Amino acid sequence: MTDLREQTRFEPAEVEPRIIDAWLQSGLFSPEPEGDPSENFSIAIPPPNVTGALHMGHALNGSIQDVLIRYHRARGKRTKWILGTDHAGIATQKQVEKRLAEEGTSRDAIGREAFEARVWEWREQYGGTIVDQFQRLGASCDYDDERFTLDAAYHEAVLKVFVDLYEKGLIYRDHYMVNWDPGSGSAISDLEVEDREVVDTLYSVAYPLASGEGEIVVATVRPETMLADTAIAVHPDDERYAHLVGQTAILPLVGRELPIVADDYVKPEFGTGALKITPGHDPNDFEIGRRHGLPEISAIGEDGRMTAEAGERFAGLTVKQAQEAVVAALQAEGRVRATEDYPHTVPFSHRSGERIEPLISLQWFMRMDELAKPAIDAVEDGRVTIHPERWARVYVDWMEAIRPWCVSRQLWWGHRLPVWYRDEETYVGARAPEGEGWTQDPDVLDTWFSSALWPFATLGWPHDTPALRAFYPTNVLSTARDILFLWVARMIMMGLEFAGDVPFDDVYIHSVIQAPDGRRMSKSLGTGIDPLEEIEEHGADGVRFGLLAMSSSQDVRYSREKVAQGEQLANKLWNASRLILTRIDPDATTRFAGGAPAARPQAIEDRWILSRLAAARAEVEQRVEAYDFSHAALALYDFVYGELCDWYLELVKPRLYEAEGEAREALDATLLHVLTETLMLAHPVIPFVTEEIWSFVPGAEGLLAARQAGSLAATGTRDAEAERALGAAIETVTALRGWRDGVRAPAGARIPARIEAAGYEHTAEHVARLARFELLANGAAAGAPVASISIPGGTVEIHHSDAVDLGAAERKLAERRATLEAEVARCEAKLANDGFVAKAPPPVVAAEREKLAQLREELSGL
RNA sequence: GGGCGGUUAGCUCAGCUGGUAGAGCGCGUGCCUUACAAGCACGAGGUCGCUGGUUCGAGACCAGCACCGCCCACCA
Repeated sequence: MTDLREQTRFEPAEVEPRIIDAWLQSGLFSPEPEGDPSENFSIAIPPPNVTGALHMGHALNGSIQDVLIRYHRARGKRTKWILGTDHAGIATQKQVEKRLAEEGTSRDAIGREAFEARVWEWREQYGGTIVDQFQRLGASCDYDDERFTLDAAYHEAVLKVFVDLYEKGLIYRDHYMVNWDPGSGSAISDLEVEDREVVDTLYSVAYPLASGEGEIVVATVRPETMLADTAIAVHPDDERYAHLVGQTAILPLVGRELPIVADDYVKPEFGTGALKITPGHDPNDFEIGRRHGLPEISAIGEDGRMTAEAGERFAGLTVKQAQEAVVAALQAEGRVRATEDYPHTVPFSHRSGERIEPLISLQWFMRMDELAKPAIDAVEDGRVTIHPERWARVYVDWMEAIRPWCVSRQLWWGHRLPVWYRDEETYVGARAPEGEGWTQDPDVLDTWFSSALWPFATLGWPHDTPALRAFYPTNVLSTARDILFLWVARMIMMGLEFAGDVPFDDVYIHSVIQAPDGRRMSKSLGTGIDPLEEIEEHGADGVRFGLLAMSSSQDVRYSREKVAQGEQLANKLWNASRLILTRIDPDATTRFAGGAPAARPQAIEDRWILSRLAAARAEVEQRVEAYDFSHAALALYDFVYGELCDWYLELVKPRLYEAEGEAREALDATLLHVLTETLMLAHPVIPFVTEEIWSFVPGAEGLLAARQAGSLAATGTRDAEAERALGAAIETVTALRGWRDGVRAPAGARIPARIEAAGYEHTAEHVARLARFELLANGAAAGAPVASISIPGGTVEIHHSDAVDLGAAERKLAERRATLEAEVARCEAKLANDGFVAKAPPPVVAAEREKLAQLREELSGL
């Protein structure tokens, strides 16, 4: 106990590592795969990139998921928080390539096999970083059963899905327009492209007509792509060009004849109303080209250089060089009619940050429409519930317009396509085909392809494992909205298609935490705040509480104040516990086996705190279940600060210091009961300080994290009478303190007073002590009171004392009178309004009348 | 171009189905009261973005406007 007496401040840095060890060694986080989802509770963590380090988003999401896990664990569920990391194709490959570059070599130089070995090596060395960081947060993941999206078993699942989808005809290979990312040297999906504003030059270029009579002027920001033009398009209703449709123009520099076609896509009002068509390098032109059966020419290669098709003059040049050369050549021929700065948005790679080069490439695609249908139904019929609800609409809208997904990536790190070629043959299967001469497709799958299987591939699918039976479907998927399409939607589609059920019942979309100045938190902007540094400074409990308290249904700015608030809460609870634990009778404590004796309320305040505890518990439970973590955390704070510490502990202090015998035992039992229940209530949010306090609770056995909460009924129900009596006492104390302060009474002075009100039988002594008044005995005459203070149920009469500055008291009285008169006037005006009396609901009118009566009574009392 | 959020105290945010506003931090004043001075008590501080409308009554409902942010989208 000496520790407790001296440790006036909770020390997270000293406590947290010990607690983490105790939790990990308990095996509490690693449930046996038993039972079924109805009796279990599971969450699959959004697998962080192996290359990752804990950022604020992880910290928030980790806190949220851990609250859910600990909450349900305490309610008797077998809980599993499925942990693992994502192999993150591009990100990881880049990390290792960077290292190779530092060593003066490259992946091409060492070859594919050696490169893959290097990545695995890298992963061995650094891949555990983020997992360790989740432990620092206190996240109760199943660390003994960690997954990696490239594990052999996981790979099996990926191959099976690919092959099945191929056999169902949903996966196919095609020459199609893709987003080529020159930065990673790979195609990427539509979802990995982001639009950015740039200022390009818009060139107006004149193409002569083949007839030799006149020309047609087109506008373009990418003159170099003209080398691959195969047509010119105008709007069918555009009278200026109607006579030209069907004719041909001559492509400058190249000499190719371009048919002039009519297509609705063309906006007559834009530029000249004539559009050059480059099916090989523009997604729109590609569509138009296919509509009109135009040839597709690739003038830009996957290496970012002009191909032979661009013509001898330009082949081999980079795109930028080619643009300059083409413009120069056009100018030399006098073809450029105009140039202007043209701001517009163009696609960039989300991964590499480089400008996307749209080009036609031979890739593997996945048709999504068939899979989307049941996934839309699942959300619309409520098998999957998205919170907040508005995201369901966003999800459905996107799913209804879903397009094929380019799943092949020209990388080395990832799940290599289970596809083999021999001459004109293609073989798709989990194992290499029999026979000689087959070569495997060098591409790997989009990382999100494997992530889409996460909730069931981690549990052993495609095998029928106990883990799968116990924990699938998972209960909740918590994530930020940025991967709603990229990941969440695809998990629902894959889960329904392959695991036979939705992957989770609820999706919770949490806030994005912005920098305190409202900008995005990002490393490159220097706006990031490192959660680990915050944990070091404020403790994991403080950070968890702060993140939960600041979270919301919308984006929020990072609030250091909320973290500080959490830190204070942990400290407050620590000190309140010290008060209790150092004051209870040490001899009696041996009787508290199990650490949570039933409450034995004796005084009204005992009944009150039990009632308030029940209320707080109901509030927190309801908030957690509604994914309203902010209000859950703040309700907890309000209970601990505003009720337990500010009032209850102050109210019991006299007994705490003095009670003996039977009264002592009853009080100690009640205190330990309240403390234990409070620790249980707070534990999901601030697990470290509560676990640490628990270790000092006499009779406490095992870990708090392993303890199950009693039912609400057993914990107690509301006690209306106690709440009324104490509520009135609290109001009275507050009113009296305010009055004292107003008359500048010295803090230590005890002022004589008499309570002239009903309902204070059990609280009068408390009121007097907490407000520092001396209660006059009934009938003891003390002359006329110097002041009268309105309290619930009556008044308090203040009698003369040297401590009271009568002048100040008089001013205070005048102020109060003025306030009352104003309020009476307001009330009277309202009640004089016929409309109000006639149309407002009767209870509202009655309440107003009651209020007026009270105000008048108080006023007359003054 | 379409859609979704937001605009409330100096700062960051709460305010459910409409009955004249709350928290934390900050600020002011007073207290070393035997759990906590990184504490306690008390207090000051908002015409709830603007304009209309509905209503007896609007921060809350409706319409329009103005900013700020995000998502989706094929205008060269």
